Amino acid sequence: MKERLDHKELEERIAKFWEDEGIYSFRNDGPDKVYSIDTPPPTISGLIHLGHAFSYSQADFVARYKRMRGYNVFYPFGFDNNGIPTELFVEKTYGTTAEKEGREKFIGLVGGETAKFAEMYKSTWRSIGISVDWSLLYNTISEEVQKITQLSFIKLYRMGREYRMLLPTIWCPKEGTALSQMELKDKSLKSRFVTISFSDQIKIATTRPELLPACVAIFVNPDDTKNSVHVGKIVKVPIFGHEVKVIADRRVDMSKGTGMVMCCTFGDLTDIEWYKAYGLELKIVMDRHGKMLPEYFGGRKVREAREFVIEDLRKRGCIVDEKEIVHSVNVHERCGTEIEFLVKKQWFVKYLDMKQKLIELGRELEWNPKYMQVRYENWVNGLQWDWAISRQRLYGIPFPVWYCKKCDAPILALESDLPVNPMKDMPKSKCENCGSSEYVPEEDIFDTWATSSLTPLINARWGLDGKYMDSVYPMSLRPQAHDIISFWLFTTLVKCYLHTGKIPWKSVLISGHGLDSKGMPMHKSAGNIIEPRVVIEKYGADSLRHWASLSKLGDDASFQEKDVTSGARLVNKLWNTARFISMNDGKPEVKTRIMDRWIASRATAVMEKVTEMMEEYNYSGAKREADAFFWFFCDNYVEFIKYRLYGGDRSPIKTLREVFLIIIKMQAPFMPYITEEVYQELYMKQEGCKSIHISKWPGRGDMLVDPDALAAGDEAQKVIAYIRQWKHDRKIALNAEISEVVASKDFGELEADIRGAMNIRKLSKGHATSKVEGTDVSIEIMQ
RNA sequence: GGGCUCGUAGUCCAAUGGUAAGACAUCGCCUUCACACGGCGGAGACCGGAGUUCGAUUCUCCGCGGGCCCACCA
Repeated sequence: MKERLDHKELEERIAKFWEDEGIYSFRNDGPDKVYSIDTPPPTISGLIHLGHAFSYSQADFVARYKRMRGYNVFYPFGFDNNGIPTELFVEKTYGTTAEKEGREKFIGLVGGETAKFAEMYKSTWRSIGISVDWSLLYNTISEEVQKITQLSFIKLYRMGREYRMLLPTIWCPKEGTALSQMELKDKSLKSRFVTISFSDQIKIATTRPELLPACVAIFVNPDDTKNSVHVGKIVKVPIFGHEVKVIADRRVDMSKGTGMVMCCTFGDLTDIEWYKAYGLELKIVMDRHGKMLPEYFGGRKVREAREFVIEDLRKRGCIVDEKEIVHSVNVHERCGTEIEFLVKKQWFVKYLDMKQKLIELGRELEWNPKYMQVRYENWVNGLQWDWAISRQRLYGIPFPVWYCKKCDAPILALESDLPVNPMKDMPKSKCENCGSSEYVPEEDIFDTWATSSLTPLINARWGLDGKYMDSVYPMSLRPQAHDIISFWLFTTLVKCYLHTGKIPWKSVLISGHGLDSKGMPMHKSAGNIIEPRVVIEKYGADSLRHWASLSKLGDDASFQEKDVTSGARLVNKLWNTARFISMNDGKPEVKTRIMDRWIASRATAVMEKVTEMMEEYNYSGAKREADAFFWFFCDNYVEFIKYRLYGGDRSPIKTLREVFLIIIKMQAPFMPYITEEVYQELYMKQEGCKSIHISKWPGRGDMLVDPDALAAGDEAQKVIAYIRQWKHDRKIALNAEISEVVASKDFGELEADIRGAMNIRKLSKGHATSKVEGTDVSIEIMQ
């Protein structure tokens, strides 16, 4: 074995071996002993950072452990290239927009970009040593996934779980496109705050006087003694003359303006809240490009209409106050345009009536860590609206639906035709409602969560050939981070339950985030991204995984280079121990001594503890135990038996090899490369297994438990530690010879071990006064 | 504002109803034939307050500070 380990060479060679040998291949031969994992598909947005390495490693610890426990592990991988981050990323890369390119062409661009990045992502995940079966790869914009998403829509509709309702959406009037909240930013803008007199007593301050024609109500705070007297009154809107009611609501800030506010459909998000809460009238005054409709202010643009209406109001004597203010408004981050709201019919999944059931389903899941369940329940309890699944965007999966031109009834695509694009394809049937064959296509696309919420079914190939449905669904595990319990976890539970009547997984594993060294999330904009590749090149993948293994499940962890360094040291130590064993190889003798049975018994105890922790998904506890035992083994047992080996006694070899095998098996889920290398060097032939990762996890009965040896060995170890300290206090080299030690007891067989370990010429029983702490033994040392 | 969570040596963190393990850094000793990417040893810590208890770092409450999610921000 080489003196120095070259982790780059090692990782390339071993990763290739795993792939060539299909070590992580899933065998689709029935549900027996299957462990299936609903891997999170990373978003394709051009970024891979240590946060990914952190959470994916944690799921991989579980996958590798289960594989060694004899499970047929179903561990797929997916790419999420269906969402807005991908869209924005591709738009930026090509300097274009989905609007400009059109849906078909843009999906083509995404496809090319995904293929490019998929290779990069794949190579990163491979080098981290994530043991997925790459033949189970999916991506969320693929034809197959489009088909599944559309099928889900059609089935839910037929179940009566979906409906359409008018809802405002955030809109960029400049680009004429719907926006997500992700695309908004705050901007401080100067604005004119004008106070308009509706009547003698009703004065309202607003920055949006042009929305006067869309005014549908006036709000005051019920605690506002001055203004609340007007509650219930009917007021005429200036210029337009329509009548609106004064309503009390706590969302009104009494200190702003006059304490009275007009609600228009729609000027801001509060207007939407009120509109929904009080079932107000809908008055649309603006088109999709931010122009007033022709009947209002002659179809002027918003800003011009504002000037126009202020002038008009002034002439009528309705302006009672006017001042410049600076306030924060939402703008489109790409072009800086102030957003508007556009009202459109949207699709909803109805689930508010299922709250109680959803709580119960959540309780059927095994939550790790347990407290994460509370977050889920709080979310479900706080739900106020059904789930809006349509988005007015171009890029994404289209709805498989057209509408009857005459009666607006939906015309669904045939399941056998999926996936369809209603903008290109034509419906096969006439309107079920009125028999008309004229139709208009749905232009909206699905919200990304409408697709992500199907990953267990996508993995099982539901709606396709369904070939994994029996063997992998419900899945054993959903690993994911805590920030999307309310999105991914919740929506998956909803949809999969509706489709299958079962919860989609047995357990969930909620990980934290890998943060930078200061505890900040890694973001491109923060400039604190560290790529896994960089760390792997410097320290190796095992070392990076070591860092990920140290933090408790669910906890965020800041990236500490020292933890990676200590991982590298551990790898080095494992390698050198293996070298030591290979140097002292040869035919082992069957006979053992107390010291051997001592370390073997200790190893068994540690093994049992580690196994128990792994079963509870407490990988960090398991890793700490395994690490601690390995260092203990090196510093004590290996040091204690050297005198025997050097003296030509081969009796420790058997134990040395057996215990070290346990050690590398406990480390295998965490440090797959070094353990594989050592296994192949030392144990492959003996065990008749080509990879440690499919070898058997040691169990009760494989190893010795000898309580007498355990007690005697512990005592000897403490005596040796005492003598070490004694030598140390006198600044004597640890291997320096001691002429005599007198002890209060006869160590029997262990006498030779103590003498050997500490280089003592004579060890005898006699009167001694220095007590060795933690034992009943007293000793006297004579230099 | 609400929910959850965290707050331990210079730094990062572990466990625990009876004052606390480890890693990095630091200091001292040891160049012993697997490993100086090593060994041995030293110094160094439980956010503040109240309560429960014989006893709290550990349990409860309050406060302060950090994180995540939600709500709010005419």
